Amino acid sequence: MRITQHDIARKANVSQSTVSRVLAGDAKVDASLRRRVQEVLEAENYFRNARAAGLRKRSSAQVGVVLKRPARSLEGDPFVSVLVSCMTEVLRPADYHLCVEVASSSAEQAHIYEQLLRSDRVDGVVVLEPEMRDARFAQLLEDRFPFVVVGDPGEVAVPSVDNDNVMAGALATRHLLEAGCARVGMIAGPDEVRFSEDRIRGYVQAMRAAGQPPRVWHSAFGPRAARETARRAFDEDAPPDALVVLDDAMALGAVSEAQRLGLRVPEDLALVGFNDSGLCELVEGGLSSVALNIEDLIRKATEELLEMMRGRKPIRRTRELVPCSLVARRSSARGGRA
Amino acid sequence: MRITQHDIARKANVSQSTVSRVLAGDAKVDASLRRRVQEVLEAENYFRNARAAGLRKRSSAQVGVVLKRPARSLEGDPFVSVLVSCMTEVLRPADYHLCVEVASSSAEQAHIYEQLLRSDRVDGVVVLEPEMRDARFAQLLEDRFPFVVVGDPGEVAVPSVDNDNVMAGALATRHLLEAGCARVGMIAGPDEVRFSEDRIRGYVQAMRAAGQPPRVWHSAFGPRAARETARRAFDEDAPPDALVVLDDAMALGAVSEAQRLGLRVPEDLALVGFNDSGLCELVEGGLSSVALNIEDLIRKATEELLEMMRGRKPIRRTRELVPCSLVARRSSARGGRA
DNA sequence: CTGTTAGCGCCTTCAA
DNA sequence: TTGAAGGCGCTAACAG
Repeated sequence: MRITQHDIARKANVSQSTVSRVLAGDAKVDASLRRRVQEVLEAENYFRNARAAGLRKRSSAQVGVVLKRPARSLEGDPFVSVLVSCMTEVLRPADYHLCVEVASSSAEQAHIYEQLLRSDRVDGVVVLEPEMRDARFAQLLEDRFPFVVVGDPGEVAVPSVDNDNVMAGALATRHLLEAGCARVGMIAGPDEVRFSEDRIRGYVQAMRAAGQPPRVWHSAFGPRAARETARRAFDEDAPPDALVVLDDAMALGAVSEAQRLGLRVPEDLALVGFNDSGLCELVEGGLSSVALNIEDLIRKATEELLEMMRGRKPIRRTRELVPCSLVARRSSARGGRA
Repeated sequence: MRITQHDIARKANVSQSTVSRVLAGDAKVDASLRRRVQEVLEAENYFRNARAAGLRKRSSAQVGVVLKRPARSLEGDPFVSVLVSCMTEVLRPADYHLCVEVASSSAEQAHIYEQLLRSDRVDGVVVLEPEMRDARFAQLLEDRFPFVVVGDPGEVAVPSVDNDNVMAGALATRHLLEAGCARVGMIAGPDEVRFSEDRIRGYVQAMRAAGQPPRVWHSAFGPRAARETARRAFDEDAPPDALVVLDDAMALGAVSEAQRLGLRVPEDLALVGFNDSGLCELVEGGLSSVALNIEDLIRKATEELLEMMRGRKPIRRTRELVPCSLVARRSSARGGRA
């Protein structure tokens, strides 16, 4: 049995409500009483029971986040680590805690959301990987439940924070053009994948602005698929001398294929990836990459959620784009305009 | 304001405790009453308030896990994703939830543990990255708080689940020996790192058993450091024709150095890494790797914790080793005994 | 079998 | 300023 305010009250010879007041920092408690109580609190190493306090205050001091894990692909996703770190980093000073759930299907996801909200286990949620006509939004809005979307929620009027993927695509492309590359191509992801499409838009914009014809190859995710795609690209009549590649892992696939063909990086092929992940180290001299500043994104989203939970901010359409930045390494060091 | 059992009771024209009984599946509720209540529950989409139930039952139906994030190294750690997935996978069917905390220093970590336990926010914890004389154990044991250590807790008598790193080292080594490699070396981690030392022991055992002299190079973590170390190894008089490398990322560093020197993999240099991570795909034909079956490990640990929380198992010394397995790919395909 | 009652530990009026 | 009392929503013992 844990120690309660009642126990403290007895030992300090005051009423339990006085103990509660001292803990709350109530200014109108007599100094001597306060000291007595605080000494006992210290001595007994008292911590307030979170559940009881929450029951009374009608709040859990917890926020939730629901990950989606397609089927059984447990392959360590580095994003989760960043998500958890950044969220707790913001939540902790505000005395909030993080409850993480994992859904393996859409049906389960829906149930988890419902349970999370209606059982009052959390005071707010961060919604990941929004889908086009996302059933979660209606439910959350109807319940007036505080939430923030990370990603692109589409047309619905909800609070969201996102990368600027268009800018990211343009940034990578301009960088290669400025390095003097003559035929900058892009290896993108599968069709209809939102962030891929956005980066393509940025790429195309930048190419058009430079008066160059864009050239995009679609590829499945992963380094292996990207290697195959790169092979197709190098097989063409006028193969690219630079590639913007959808992410770092895929860029490594392209590098590996280039090496197989005896192409030198960056002399024969310059590359820029996305995410600025640890993978960039795997290329000798480093892989240039667009840092999406996911950390900032998560922190922003969490801060906004906090504001909403505190009732200082209404739950309404809001769209913040976190700027990205280019980390130049050897893979794109072609040295000035050709 | 959320809907309560009281509301349900009124609408079904029964007492609130009957509602509670129906929810608890109490067999001795009359069938007609039960149906009436269940209809209302359904209609109102009732979910039990987790806090209130917990307060009464003296349990939170939550377990905690505290990650340690040294300073500001947010670099996405893929382990976190696996940890969270596997824990929730086991917890969910048991109706438990996961509360994740992140500590950036030892002091903060201690405080988080104390708060987590004493504020009764969770019913049990999974303890990661145990240290040699870990202050957490004493505290947890004294409070009779359910916990399981993932990793090697050393001499203290606590429940733990761990990889079999010795076996892992031996497995990798034997595999290379059986492939006909003549001089199998090992690139290990920094001194005194427990799992590295254990894998070295396995390596040495296997080499001795084969009548071969072991040769170990110590290296800092990361592919870059491993590349330097590999260079030193290749510089020796009788360079290794095969390497057991502490992890996949470091193995990639070695591969990259080998390629630079014109060595073919696996003909001139065979390799085996550890973790069977996604990085293995980055080597053409694949990097052979020892799968540590972290998923099993986490699931085992979580299951044991559940048992302890349910009071079906005491909190005492327990040490379970999860077996590992070798995933052979092209990087070690030397084709039978030479 | 069902309803009434008594808390779980805390916060917060309301009187004193 | 302090203490007594009520109630957050729920479970469980006790009557009936």
